[in-house]
Amino acid sequence: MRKKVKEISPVIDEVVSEINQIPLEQQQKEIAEKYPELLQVEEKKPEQNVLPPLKNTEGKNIVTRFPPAPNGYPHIGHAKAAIISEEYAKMYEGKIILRFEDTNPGTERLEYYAAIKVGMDWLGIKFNDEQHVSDDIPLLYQKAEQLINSNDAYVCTCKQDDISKDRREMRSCKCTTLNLEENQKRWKNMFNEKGYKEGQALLRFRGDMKSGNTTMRDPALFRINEKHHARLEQKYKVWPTYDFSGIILDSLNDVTHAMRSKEFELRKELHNTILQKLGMRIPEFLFFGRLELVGMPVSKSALKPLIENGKIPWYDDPRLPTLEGLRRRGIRPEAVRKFILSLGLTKNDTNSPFDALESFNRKIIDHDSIRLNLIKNPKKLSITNLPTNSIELSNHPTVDLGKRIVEIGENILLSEEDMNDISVNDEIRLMSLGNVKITETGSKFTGEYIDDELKGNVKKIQWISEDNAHEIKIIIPKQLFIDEKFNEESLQTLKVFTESHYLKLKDNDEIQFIRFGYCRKESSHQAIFTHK
RNA sequence: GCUCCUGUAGUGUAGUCCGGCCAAGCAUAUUGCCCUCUCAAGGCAGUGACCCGGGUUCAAAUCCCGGCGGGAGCACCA
Repeated sequence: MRKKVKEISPVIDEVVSEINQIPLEQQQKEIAEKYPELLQVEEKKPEQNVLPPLKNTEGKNIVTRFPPAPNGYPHIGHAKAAIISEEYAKMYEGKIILRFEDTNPGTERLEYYAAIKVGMDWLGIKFNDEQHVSDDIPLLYQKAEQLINSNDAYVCTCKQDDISKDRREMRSCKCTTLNLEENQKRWKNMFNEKGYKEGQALLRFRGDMKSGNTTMRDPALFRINEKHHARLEQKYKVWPTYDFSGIILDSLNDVTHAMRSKEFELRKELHNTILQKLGMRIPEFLFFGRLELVGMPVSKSALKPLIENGKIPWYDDPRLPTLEGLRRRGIRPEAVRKFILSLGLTKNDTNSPFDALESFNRKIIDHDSIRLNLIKNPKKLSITNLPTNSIELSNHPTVDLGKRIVEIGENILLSEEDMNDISVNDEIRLMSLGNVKITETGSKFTGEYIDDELKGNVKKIQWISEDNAHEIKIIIPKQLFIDEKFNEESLQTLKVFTESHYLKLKDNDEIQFIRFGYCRKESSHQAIFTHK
């Protein structure tokens, strides 16, 4: 069709001009009679934000899981994995398990287990079960022995560098040729207090050293780690790796659909093979891309140095995409959920600007954020002829959030930026109060009350009575990194005046300072700027 | 280097498996208008995209081949 455009277009022109000669009314009538379906206004497609259906769900009780390693504070990336898993569990009326993957003593801390639970709680995720891999170690030993006995695993005592080199060069080491008895002996020796030390032996899966998939090249299943474990202290010496424990527990706990980020995708083949060798059930795997926010890294390698050299006080800093950071900033968990669902289950790595989250959040907080006036760099204005000394202000323009009464004293405070270009005889509107004609400018302004009539061309500005002013500090988080570089100006503070009504609000309340932006009250003297 | 994944408007995505209803949907950003005693929320409208090159086909965002870009794995981390 497209190739023949040149031939067709004269014909089209002819038909169109023919139709155009028919009066519009008649055209409409004719269409209504002959093709009424054309006049139906197409319904706007609703916003989706629904995850695609899962495969292979027939006749199954769907079980998903969220498997964090308790080795750091939870962030937006954890939220993605957890929320997607929970949404699927809900979609199929199934279950979701929280499983702490704590099999690397020395990296885990009780504090992290707690922080993850607090974060999940904040997100509103309810788990049907909570497990620790560290509670299932004996079971994992059993499975390991099964693999040893079937000659699908062997104990390797090569040096780490040699193993690495062999894997790269697709070469088996001499430990692979050991017989069953020798392997069993070595395995026992891994547990023996006087046996192998850390780094001297590991149980490897017999995969395929020639495989193009590097994870198949005889990966480690168990290694010796004598460090103190956060929960179990010195209870075990031999610990499983993720490649082994994760998949065994998924299978054993009836996980039907296991979701993980894309970096684990190569391991699917390995995990399937291990389960096959053990004759165990294989779950479905789903993979999704990493989630990052522009200029807000989540990796420990990016964050740790900043904390160590004091550029950021702690992981709850409102510039960070940690769950605690987001919470302090005033981001609502519902906004995080909507945001994450809006990203879908793509395998693309997403690097979303904070604006996207912000927009979801604004819609949520707007209707319960009371409006207060805020003044930066105050300028005094005294007004003559004011007809009243107190006024009732509405807490929200469209939602009933109550009203407050404000006393008006001798002086009114106005923001310098609003008064910069004001000269004598100019008229300004003090919002809700009335129109004032300026009679004197300079370091102090004076003015005369005119009337209360709303006039389109008069500048409307917010104000605070000096007697009613309360000074607070606002912390303004900005983008942490700009073009891979730490933004030295990423945290700004502003001393401002707001109404004393601020003191009556609860901590954590969200406020919209008029013509300034949304802030979360942190204390009677400090608020954090959420977003505009 | 090898292997795998991925590439749709400024940004984030839907659609890709099973080619036509996609001259491409939604959100966000942006512009304009309406509403409004906020530069909020809400309503309406506009701008704006299938990485490139071949091929298959009546028909390709969708299938095939080849480039190029981005990410990941090659840990005794998860």
